[in-house]
Amino acid sequence: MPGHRGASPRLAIAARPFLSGPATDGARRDLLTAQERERLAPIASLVRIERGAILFRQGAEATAIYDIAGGVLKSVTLRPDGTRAILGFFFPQDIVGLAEDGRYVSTVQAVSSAVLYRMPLPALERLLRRDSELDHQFLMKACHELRAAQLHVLTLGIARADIRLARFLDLMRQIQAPEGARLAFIDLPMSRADIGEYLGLTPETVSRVFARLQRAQIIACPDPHHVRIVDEARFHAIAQEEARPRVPPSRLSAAG
Amino acid sequence: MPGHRGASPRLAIAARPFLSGPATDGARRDLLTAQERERLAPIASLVRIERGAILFRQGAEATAIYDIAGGVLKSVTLRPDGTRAILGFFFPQDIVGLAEDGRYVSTVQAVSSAVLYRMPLPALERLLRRDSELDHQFLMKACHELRAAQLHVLTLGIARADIRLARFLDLMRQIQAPEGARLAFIDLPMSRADIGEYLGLTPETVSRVFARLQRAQIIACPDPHHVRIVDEARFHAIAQEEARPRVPPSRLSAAG
DNA sequence: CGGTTGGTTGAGCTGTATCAAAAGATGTGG
DNA sequence: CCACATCTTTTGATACAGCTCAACCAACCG
Repeated sequence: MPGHRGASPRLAIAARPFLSGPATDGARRDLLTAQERERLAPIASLVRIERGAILFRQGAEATAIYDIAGGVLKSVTLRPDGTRAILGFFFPQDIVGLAEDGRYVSTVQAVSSAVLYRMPLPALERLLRRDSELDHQFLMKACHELRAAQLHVLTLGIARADIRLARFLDLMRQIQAPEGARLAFIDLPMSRADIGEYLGLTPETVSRVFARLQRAQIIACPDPHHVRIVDEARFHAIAQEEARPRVPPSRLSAAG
Repeated sequence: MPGHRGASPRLAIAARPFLSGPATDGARRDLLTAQERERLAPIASLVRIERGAILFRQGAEATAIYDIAGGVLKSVTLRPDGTRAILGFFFPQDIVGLAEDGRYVSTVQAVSSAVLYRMPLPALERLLRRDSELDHQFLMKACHELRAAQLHVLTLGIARADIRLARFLDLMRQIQAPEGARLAFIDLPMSRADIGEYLGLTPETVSRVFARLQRAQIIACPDPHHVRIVDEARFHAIAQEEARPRVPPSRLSAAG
């Protein structure tokens, strides 16, 4: 998912948690270096949107791409039946505005009030045509989202709610941690309903799992938007679920 | 994912997915034209693998990309807990071998015996450097997979097994249909277990849902690998779940 | 302040996983 | 071509996890 920054030498789109600010650490992990941002500055204008506001809608003509300066956004898509699913969350230094056939592929909405740099498409295209390095960075972004969506699939493929939630928390932690550090504190700017829509669970279940993990002394939640990992070992065990033996190991053989 | 290293397919160097998405319309999948295949022919060699054989493993150094001439393959990935998930199925004219940091991102295994064109990476890269049109096609492939993964997420975000399965069948149908045509017959070369691993269900549940849909006269399964859509309207209603009409587990009276 | 939104908690229901086993396919060597 | 061994699919019984419906609480806001 877009927010995920597992850190990659070449790909890593945005390694900027909303905690610290410097763009210097792990320069190669950033989608855009400070220098690259400078090159974009001339065509960018600052926009601010309020919590809950929609930046653009799925299917609308793509007119601009946005670089998040501050705040958190979410990518929402409507299912045929009208229910919604959240495809991912975006944090500062992420770029949103993925389009296909000139139309945005999903709706992007502000989870918290946010500030973004707006880069109109025509100008951006002109710029990228002359700056292949920048161009390459934007391509990397798309590839990163592919990988993120695949990881999302892996999480949703597991039925158990506690595993899904633990993985989600782990993901949020990685996004917020600079350089793969293991922070114990996690910010959750989004609502329980948002988490549920991301994980394919109801808000009630999300809430219950939070309560369960808290009772088990695995995490602590001073308030709904802050989590502390208390028992790292057990937390990790759930997220990775080494638990019960399911599939007999040797199965990846066969002819050939 | 922990320790996940993002990266980039070294192919596709020149395009800008953010700006001009795939020029594909509607259901058209990104394929190579006959002409493009001709240009690839000089560096391609034919390979055949047996059912169940592994083409390459996740994490292994990427040495080639494959264009499927015949047969069906699946993309499998291991979860931290050892269980497997299927990310997708590949059919003739699909291209497999997506790499990241020079390593394959998932294991690809033959669902049925298959024949492929093997294109060694070094040669392919040389070729793409000179042929920007081909290069573009390969980029489209990556974008296509991103979109497919997002659709997969949408399906997995719904709990109900019958909806998941109906959507899967619909997907298979679209893949097998030449031009967005609505075929009533669907081939399912993969096993119930494969379907389950793709949908996040157990094989038993997959089987039960097949049985249920069959009893309800919505589909017909002459054998486990062939499905016919009998009641298109109700089938579609389930796949899109416009309403809440669930198919009762058993006892379906009223034919039609 | 009451109204609203988001979060938590409870009771009951339903559907899926699980365990178990039989029936059907598939492939092999005799 | 058959018989056997293996794998796949199906079916059954049961337990349990998550959904639904609903009430309640806390924080926020006009």
